[in-house]
Amino acid sequence: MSKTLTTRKQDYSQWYNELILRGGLADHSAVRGCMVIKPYGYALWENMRDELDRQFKATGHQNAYFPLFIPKSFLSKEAAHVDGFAKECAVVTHYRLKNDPNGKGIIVDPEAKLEEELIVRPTSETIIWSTYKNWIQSYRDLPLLINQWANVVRWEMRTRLFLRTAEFLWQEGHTAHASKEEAIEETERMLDVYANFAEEYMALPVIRGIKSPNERFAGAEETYCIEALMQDGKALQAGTSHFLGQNFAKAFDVKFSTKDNTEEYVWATSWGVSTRLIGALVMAHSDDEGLVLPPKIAPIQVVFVPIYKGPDSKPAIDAKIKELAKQLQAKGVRVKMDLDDAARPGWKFAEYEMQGIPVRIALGARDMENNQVEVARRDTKEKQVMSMDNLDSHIVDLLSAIQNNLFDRAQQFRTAMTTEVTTWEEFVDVLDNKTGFVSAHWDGTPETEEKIKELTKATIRCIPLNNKLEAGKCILTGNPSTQRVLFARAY
RNA sequence: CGGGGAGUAGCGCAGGCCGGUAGCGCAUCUGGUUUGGGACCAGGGGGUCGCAGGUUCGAAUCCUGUCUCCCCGACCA
Repeated sequence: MSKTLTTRKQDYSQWYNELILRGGLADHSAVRGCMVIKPYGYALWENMRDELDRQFKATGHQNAYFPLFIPKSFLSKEAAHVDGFAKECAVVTHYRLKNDPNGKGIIVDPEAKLEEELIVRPTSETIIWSTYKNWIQSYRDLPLLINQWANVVRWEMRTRLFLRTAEFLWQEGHTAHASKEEAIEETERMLDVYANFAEEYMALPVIRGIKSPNERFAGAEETYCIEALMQDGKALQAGTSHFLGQNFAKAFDVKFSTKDNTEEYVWATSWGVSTRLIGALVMAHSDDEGLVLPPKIAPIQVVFVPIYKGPDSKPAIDAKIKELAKQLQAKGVRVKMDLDDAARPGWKFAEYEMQGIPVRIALGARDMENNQVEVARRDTKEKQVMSMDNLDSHIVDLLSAIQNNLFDRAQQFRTAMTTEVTTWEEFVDVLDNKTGFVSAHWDGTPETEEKIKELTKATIRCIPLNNKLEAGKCILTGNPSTQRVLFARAY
């Protein structure tokens, strides 16, 4: 194996793939399009999951669990929904295997055919709303605020680790409300939770916006999203929150009695983020030496690397490292000590850089004499010598500085990579050469968006929330427009 | 699903056209010397050549099928 990664400049896709594998986040599996999330990658996901879960509960949601399988008939109850997902569903048709009568292993027992085929959930709106029908009778049962952590399956043609896999982990919130206003408020609230999580914990600046009709979730009235920009100038949808109107309530006949005893359909939302966030994280911050993880969600925040000199130096150095590590752990810092004397320091340095551990602390005989350590930060690769006195609080401050720096760096990049254009020539030129977000006027029709996509492969990523209204002419048709929207090529 | 490339030791690859004892580097194991940016010396272990068929006295090599990965398109979070 080569010592270095393919660089971003050489081949961005390959860089990404190598990084996931060599950073120890995931492996390919024996099943096409599916991945094995390795312990280090899963620890990262757990940190993200735990914080999101905390925020969901803080906003009044409860966790529940609904089945993996959905009766085929449920999926077709909402017309737009089935249209959106039909092409990528895994279907269970039988429930038993048997020995091949010809003696060649095992076969599906043709006599064990299901009466009604089951769909492996690509998302759970239908199974959940068929259940909500039984849970909701009165306005007193509302709002109903449920989330589930689950796996889903979408049979994608082309897959990439974390960014698009056939099976992925996610959470899906499904809420029911008495009024349209309340449902929209919920949709926006959860978008805010996502945006704050992305920015504060993942150090990933995001644009909050709404999707154009073309990009809307199948079955939604309105799809809100957070959009992030990757280092190669492509956009990535990092989370979505949908106002579902009364579409699913009508499809599954979920009505409630109001205070004045009238009967009305329930208003719905759904919202989700997935393990795709890990892909976003990797592509937003990492460099040609490996992963760069934001301290707040990094599985390991600080790694100690001893530098032994002579056979007798180990006990004293190890003892000092354990002492310093204990102080850090007391402040809530996640610490690893690599006291293996078989591997050399240089090898460890490179390895922990590959894994994106935010801070590395090296400690050798020289440091012991001077009561100091060498502290290296992953984000800037700067090294500084620090006193062992009060090291814990200095490291806590440093972790916070790294977190902020990652966010600022990503935000500056995004600002620099967001371009306003007025002519079609500029539009195409920016997409081809500069890349990034392109802010341009659009006449608001799905036909124009479709045409632009055909011509340039760029899509409308979103119409930013609180967008400035400004009269202009559509980039393609020249028709009048009231506001700019964000275009980009996207993952 | 279409077009292109690939699958040989844990990893990276050579061999294949022209069938005849399966190789190299890294990693690993043992012993020793080492340790401030991917250590060195010596010795050792590890493979049904992706899988399944076929041709042949004999297949990593030729033929057919199949699975997986990568790149490019169509689809998508």
